[in-house]
Parts: sequence; structure tokens; C-alpha cells
Amino acid sequence: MSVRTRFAPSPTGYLHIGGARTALYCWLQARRHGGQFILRVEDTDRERSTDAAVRAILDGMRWLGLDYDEGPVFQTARLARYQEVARGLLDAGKAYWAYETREEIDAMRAAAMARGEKPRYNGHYRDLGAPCRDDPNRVLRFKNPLAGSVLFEDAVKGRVEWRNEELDDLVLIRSDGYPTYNFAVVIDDIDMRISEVIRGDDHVNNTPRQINLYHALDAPLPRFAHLPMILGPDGQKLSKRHGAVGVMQYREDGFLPQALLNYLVRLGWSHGDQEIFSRAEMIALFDIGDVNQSASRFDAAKLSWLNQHYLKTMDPAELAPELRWHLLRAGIEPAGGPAPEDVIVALRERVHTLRDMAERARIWYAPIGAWDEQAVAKHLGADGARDALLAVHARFAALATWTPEQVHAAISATATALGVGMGKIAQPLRVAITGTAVSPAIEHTVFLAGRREALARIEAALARTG
RNA sequence: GCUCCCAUCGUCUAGCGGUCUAGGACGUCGCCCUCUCAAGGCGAAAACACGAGUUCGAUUCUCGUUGGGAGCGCCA
Repeated sequence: MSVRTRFAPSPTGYLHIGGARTALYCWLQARRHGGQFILRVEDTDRERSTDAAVRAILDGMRWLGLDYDEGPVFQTARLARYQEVARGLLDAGKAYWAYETREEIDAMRAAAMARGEKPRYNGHYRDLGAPCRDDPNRVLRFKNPLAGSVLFEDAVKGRVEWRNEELDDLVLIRSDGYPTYNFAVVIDDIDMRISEVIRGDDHVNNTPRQINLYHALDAPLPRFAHLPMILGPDGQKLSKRHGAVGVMQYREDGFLPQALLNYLVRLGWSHGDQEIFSRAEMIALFDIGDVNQSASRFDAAKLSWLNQHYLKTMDPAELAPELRWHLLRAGIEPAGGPAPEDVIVALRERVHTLRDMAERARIWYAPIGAWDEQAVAKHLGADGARDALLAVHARFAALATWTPEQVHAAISATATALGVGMGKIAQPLRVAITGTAVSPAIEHTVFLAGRREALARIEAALARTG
């Protein structure tokens, strides 16, 4: 039987970290086994679903490179199908109409709580055989088995068992005619021949009642896999403050999809001591059965480390368009400045994100904005600084070709000629070119400015030292 | 309150009864390298929640305690 998985987000918000990992695992499981991956949008909540959220989810999937073989399928397009199945269940005596008001239901739950029980619907209409009539409170409920228990083998949690007494008669069709989540998923997963239902841990509690529905529908059970939650750094549920932002925000913040995917794949899954996984390796090694059972915390520091790893190891040419995108975002005009590829080589060991890289690249695309007066005083005002700048300026002007190697040779020759260490030349030069005492290797710092600009900045610095 | 799930360094994890004086990675700290900042190299500190069993032997199995998480909707 072929492996078919689906990612089924509800369009009530952006695609966040937890959803992205679920999508990744579903995708990996399908790719690993040569199966199909389906995207299904669960939009039956008409109150909260929005088109903007649908777009955000689609954008996030595309940015991460999680391509799907079928879909997106919208549940609202399948309403007739849900009605049809509901009718069948009703005719078979496996479902019934109920007419309690919300207040009555609330009272029922409160009473159960007071008795020390779980808040549940009491099945009042279950055997009344009430006909279908027009009523604002009309809902179709499922006749959940009264006795016995539901047992299933979860691919990550192992054996899970529930007593039917714990379950109540869930609503299948709401008063507005739309199916509820539990009803729609089951029908869709059956119709789409989903072989493995991979979803968040928060759905385990729904699984037994869904299994009862599968039985009522006489359908074969898929394999279930419930992924442990991703918690915030403080061990609490992910909130806006930490991590619960849309994946596209990570792009804005300068992260690479490779890094995010690599981080996510290792959160809850591992393959020995390996930390770095290319897309191909993930596909080759991943198996849903190897996923951990315990919740994990989101660690921004490790994500940063991974991001820098990819920054350092990826081909600069591949990174260049991304850097250009961030430069523009930062209000920096790349045209006329150094090639982004060269900037990447100079900065990638010094920053963790493309956004930081763009910010630090500003000195080569725009005039020095602010001078670090302390650095100016210390390095431009140092003994010999003026002579060093004068000498290096002359050598730069005389260089046959303008390359980092030639620039380095010129600085080195200047140091030798003046009988001083590299630092005596590099630091004043660094301040002259950047206005600060911190920048990439001096030859790159100078090279990236371009010969004309480098000479001009040295002259300006010389003027400052008076 | 009730039900379900989880429990190895600060964090992510390896471990699937003896190989554990518990391994790796991020982070932290120290040293080296060095034109600044990084990156890199080397090294250090750092964990089996607790209590009973089972067993010749438990980090590994069982039960309980404690702690955490999830769910208990006409949301998904």
C-alpha cells in the first residue's frame, strides 16, 4: 500500500513553527517512502477562516520547499460529501438529531463537573428518535459506543487505550449545516486514502472518537502518529513572545529555509549524533517511527548556529539573491556597490543572519554614517597612524589590480617598510574605511569599498587627523 | 475536577539489562590562533527527578510519587 500523508492546517493564522514541523514530518514520511503528500485546508470554521491565512500558509510551504502532490483541497468545497455521509449515518441509526440550547449543554457540563466527572453531553436525544425539524439548535450527533474501549497503536506514542465511557456523543453537523472538525477529517482521510495521519499531540484525545467513526463508516484505519509539542524556551506553551511567529517572519529575520528545516527535523527526531542534514539526507534517513515521545523546547541559539552554518557552507552565488533581498529591505541600494557574493564571503563568519549581514554591509554601499569617536581617538590619533595611512594610500594607488590579495600585499609591504606590526596599519585603516574599530579582515574591508572610495575615505580620515 | 501523554547535562539528543568512570551538538567558561570582530583548534564544568519492586545486575522493565504537557466546544 502506498504511503499517503497530509498536512491539514486550518486557515485561522499563519504557519507557525509547530505547524511547519508537522508539515515537514508529513512531507518527509511521504518522500521517504515514495508516496504522496497532500495539502488540505480545514476551513469549516466560517467565523475564523480567512483568505489571508490561506495565503500565509501557502507562502510558508513554498518558502520551506515543502511541495505537495495534491491540493490544496478546501473542505468547504466538499460540503455535499459530508452531508451525504451524515445522511447515511442517520439512516443507519448511527447518528441522531439533538436540539439542546447552548445554555442547556453548559448546564449539563457544569453538573457533570460538580459530580467529579468529565464535562460531557448526556445523550438525552440519543434514543428519542426526534425527527429532523427546523430549529436553530439542531445538530446531528454521533452515537458513540457506550461500552468497551478503543485501542490503537500510535507510531510515536505506542499503545493508547480509551474507555468509551469517557467519550460522549460528538456533534457531526453543526446548526449552521457545516461539519465539525472530527467528522470532516475522518471523511477526508478516508476519501483521500490517507495511510498515516501525522499531526500534533493536541489531537490524541480526538483519535478514539475518530476511530469510532471509522468503524461506524466501515472504513479501514490509517496509522496514527502524534508528534510531541514544541514548547517555548521557558517550557510553557509557545506564545507570541517566543517562537509562535509565522515562518515568513524567519525569512524577514534573515534565516535560511535550510537552517529552519534542519533545526526542525532535529527537534523530536535524531539519527545518532548527526546534526547537519541536507534535504536528501533527511528524506533518506527519516522515519516517523523514530520520532521522540517527549515535548521539546524551542532554542533560538541553536537555530542561529545552524543558520550560520549554512551561511558559511552554501555557495555564495546561491545566497546572493537572498542578501540582495535583505539589502533592499534595509533600505540599501545594492547597485553601484560591491558584488553581494564578495560581501557574503567577507561577512559570513561574523553574522548569524542575512539581516545582520545586510546591516553590516551598509558601510560598502553608503557613506560612513556615524563615527565611533573612541575608535577614532585611539587609532587615528595613535602615534604613526598618519604615516601609516599616507604610506598605505600610496601603495593602494599604485596597485596594478584591485583584489583582496593585492590589498593584503600592499598593507603587509607597508608594515614591513615602516617596521611595524600589521595592527599598526590595519586599525587606523579600518577606522578610516568604516568609522569603527570592528570589521571583517582588513583586506576585505578595503577591497569591498572599491579603490576610488577606499582612497577617498583614507584622505578624509587624514583630514580628520589634521 | 476528570482523561490521556511525557520525564538523560541549561537546551536538542545518543542510549533500546551488563560495553555508562553515561556519548554528541548548541550554549557557557578557559587556552591557542590573531590586524579588530568573528570563524577555527584544544580543553573544562554540566544530566539518568524521587521511591519501591523485577533481576545476579538497572539510565534501560513494572508500579507509585513528584513535576511538566495536552484535552475535556456547534475551534481545529
